[in-house]
Amino acid sequence: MPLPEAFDYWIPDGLDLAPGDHVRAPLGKREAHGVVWAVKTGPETRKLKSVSEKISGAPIPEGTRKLVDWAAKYLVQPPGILLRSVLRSQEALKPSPTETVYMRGQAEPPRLTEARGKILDAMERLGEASAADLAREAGVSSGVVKGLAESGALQSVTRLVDPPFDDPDPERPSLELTRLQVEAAGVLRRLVKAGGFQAALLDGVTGSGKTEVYFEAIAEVLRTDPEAQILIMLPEIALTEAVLSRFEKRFGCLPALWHSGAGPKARRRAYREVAEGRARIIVGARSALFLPFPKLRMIIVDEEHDPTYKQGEGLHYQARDLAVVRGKLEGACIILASATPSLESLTNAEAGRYVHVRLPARPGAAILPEIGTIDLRETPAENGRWLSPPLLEAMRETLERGEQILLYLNRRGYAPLVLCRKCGHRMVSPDTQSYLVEHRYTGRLVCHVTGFSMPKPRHCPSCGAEDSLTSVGPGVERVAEEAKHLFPDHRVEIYSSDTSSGAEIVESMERGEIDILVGTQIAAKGHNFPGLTLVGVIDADLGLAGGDPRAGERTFQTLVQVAGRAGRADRPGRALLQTHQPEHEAIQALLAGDRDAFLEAEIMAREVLGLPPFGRMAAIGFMAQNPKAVEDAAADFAAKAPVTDGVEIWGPAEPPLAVVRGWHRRRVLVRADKEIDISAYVRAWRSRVKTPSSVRVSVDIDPYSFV
DNA sequence: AGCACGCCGACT
DNA sequence: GTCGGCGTGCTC
Repeated sequence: MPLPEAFDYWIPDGLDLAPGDHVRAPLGKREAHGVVWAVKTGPETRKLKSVSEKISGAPIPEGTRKLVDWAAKYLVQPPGILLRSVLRSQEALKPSPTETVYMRGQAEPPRLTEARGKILDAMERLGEASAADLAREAGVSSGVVKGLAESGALQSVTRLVDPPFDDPDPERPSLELTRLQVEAAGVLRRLVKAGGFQAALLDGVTGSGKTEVYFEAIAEVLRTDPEAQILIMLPEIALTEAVLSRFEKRFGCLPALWHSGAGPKARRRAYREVAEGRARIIVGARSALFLPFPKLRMIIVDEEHDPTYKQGEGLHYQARDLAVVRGKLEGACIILASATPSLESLTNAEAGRYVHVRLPARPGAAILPEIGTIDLRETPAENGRWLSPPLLEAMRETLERGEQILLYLNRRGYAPLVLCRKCGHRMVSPDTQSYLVEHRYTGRLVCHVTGFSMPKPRHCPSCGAEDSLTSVGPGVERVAEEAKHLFPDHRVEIYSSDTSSGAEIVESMERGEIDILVGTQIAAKGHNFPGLTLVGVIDADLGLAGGDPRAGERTFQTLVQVAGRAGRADRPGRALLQTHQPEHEAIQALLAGDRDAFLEAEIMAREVLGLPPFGRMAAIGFMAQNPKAVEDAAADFAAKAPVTDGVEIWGPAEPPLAVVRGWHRRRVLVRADKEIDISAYVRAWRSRVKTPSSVRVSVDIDPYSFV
C-alpha cells in the first residue's frame, strides 16, 4: 500500500519470522498480506499489534527487497507501491495444485462390466485423462474409473498442475558462429567467469547475430552455476517468437515466459517456478524485472534502446536502467544489446562503465542495405498520393525481379485527420481533443489515445454540410490502397497492431507470398524476410517535427531498424527514404552509414543543454477533473520549489494531451545537474507542499519526453 | 488501497 | 429526522 514506510508489529511467541517471509497482519479494521522487511530486537514502548500468522510461499529474496528499497527511493514512490509490483501473483504463494490422470494399466479388469468396457473404450480415444473427463466421455459415473484403478486395469499418475519448466542444456552444439561472433562471445564469457556485477553493451548492426552471441554468455552462466537464474528482457511480446525458436534450437527447450498478456495460470506457474529457484531462464517484458529471483546471475536487455522499456501507467520506470541497478544489487552480469544503442548506454560504454562489445558485420553473405533519399521537394508524389515517382520506379524493378517490398509508415488506419471541406471543422476526440483517425477498413473514426470510436458521419457536425468530410494525410491503409491500385497484379497486405492475424502475415511474408507489405512500427522489428530487398520509408520526417530533443535519436533508431529489414539473405537490399529535409543530420548520418558521428553530435548537444545523460530530469504530473484546480495546484507547486543551485524548474505547462477522459493535466519539469540527487530534491519538495486531494500528483523520474 | 468519519443536500 | 454522496484522514 502507498504507506511511507514499513509498519512495526510484534512477533507472537513461537512464530519464527525472517526478512522476506510472507505474513498476514491486522491493519486498521482488516487484515492484510505483508512481507517481513526487518526483524528488530530490543526495548519497545509503543503499543504494537501482533502479526497474525505466517503464510506459505517462497520468501522474497534479499536482492529483490534491496531492489524495492532502492527503486522506491529513486522513483520517489512509497515502498509499498514497488512491493506491489513484486507480489504479482497471490496464488503462486501456495504450492501447485495436483491433478490425477489415468492411463491403461498392466492388469486386465477382473469383471468386464458394460460400464467398465465403456471406460476402457473412452481411454482408447482420449489417451490419458482425468477421472471426470473419462466418465463424461464414457457416459458413466467416475466411480467406475476408481474401481478400474483399484483393480490395476487403469494406472493413476498424480502430477503438478503447474509443472516445472524444462532445464535448458548449455552443452548442446551451439549454432554456427562467425569469427566475429566467436570473439564477441568470448569477451562476454570472460565477464561471466570474472563473476559479480559486470556490464556490457553488445553493440551490433541489425542482423549481426547478437542473439546467438548472448546465448553463449547464457550457456556459460548455466555451466558455471547449477542454480543460477537468467532474465532475458524484450521490449514487446510480439518480438518473442523469433527469439524463442532460436532459443529452443540452442538450449533444447522453451524458457519460462513472463508478460502482461499471460493468463492467471501461466503467471502463477512462472511466478512460483522463479520464486522457488527452479526456473533457470525467464524471457519477459519490463515487469519481469520485479520477479523474486533467489539467484539472479545475468540479465540481458535486448533492444535496449527501445522506448517501450520506459512508459507505463501508474508506476513510471525505465526498465533498462533498473535492470542495471538490479544487476549491481544482485552481483549479476548485465548485457545490453542493440543495433542502435541509446545515448545513455553509449555514453556509459565510452566512459568505461560498460564493456563495449562491437559486432560490426553481418554473418554470411548478408550485407547492410544501400540507403538513399528521395527529396520530396524535387520529386513529389502526385496530389493525394504518397508514393513518389523514384520510389515507384524502384518498386517496379523489385517486383520484376520477383522480390519483396516493405513500405514503412508509422501511422495506423487510413488517414490521420478528417476535416470538413466547407467549414474547416476538424474531427476530434471528445475526451482528449486529439484528431480522430479514419479507419476505412472498419468505417470508423478512432481516437488512438482513448480508443473512443464512432461511425464516420455523413454530415459535418459543425456546419451540417453533406459529404463534406475529407481524409487528410496517409495511414497504412491508404498507402496500401495506392499500392494495390498501382500494382493490381501483386499481393499487398497491411501489418499493424490492428491486423488481427499478425502471425499469419509474417509467415506468408516469409514464404514470399506477399509482394508488398505496408507496415507500421510493428513491421520494423525483429523479423527476417529473406525475399525482402526494398524498404520504402513513406515519411522519414515523421518524428523529426516538434521540439523534442530526443526526436533525432528516435528517428535515427527507427530508420536503422527499418532499413535493416532489407536484404538479409544472400541478396543485397536497399532502403529509400522519402523526405522533405534530406539535409537533416539524422538522415545524413543514415546515408553515410555513420552512426557514431550522428550519436557524437547528439551527445554534444545534450551535454551543452545539460540534458540526460549529462543532467537529470524529473516530471511532476498533476491531474484533476476540474481544470481550474489542476492549474492552481500546478502553479502553487511550481512556486514552492526549493531554490538550489543547479536545479531549474520548467513550467507548469500543458502536456501533449492536456485532457484525457475528462481529466485535465499539467506538467512541471525539473532539470538538475548530474551531481544533484533529483529524487531527494523532489521528495523534499513534495513533502512541503500540500495539494488538495482532488488533484492527483505523480512523479516521473527520468521521463522519456522532455517537452 | 480500504475503511470510517463527517459534512451537506435530498427525500420520507 | 434520516439516508447517502463524496472529500478527508488514518492505518504500526
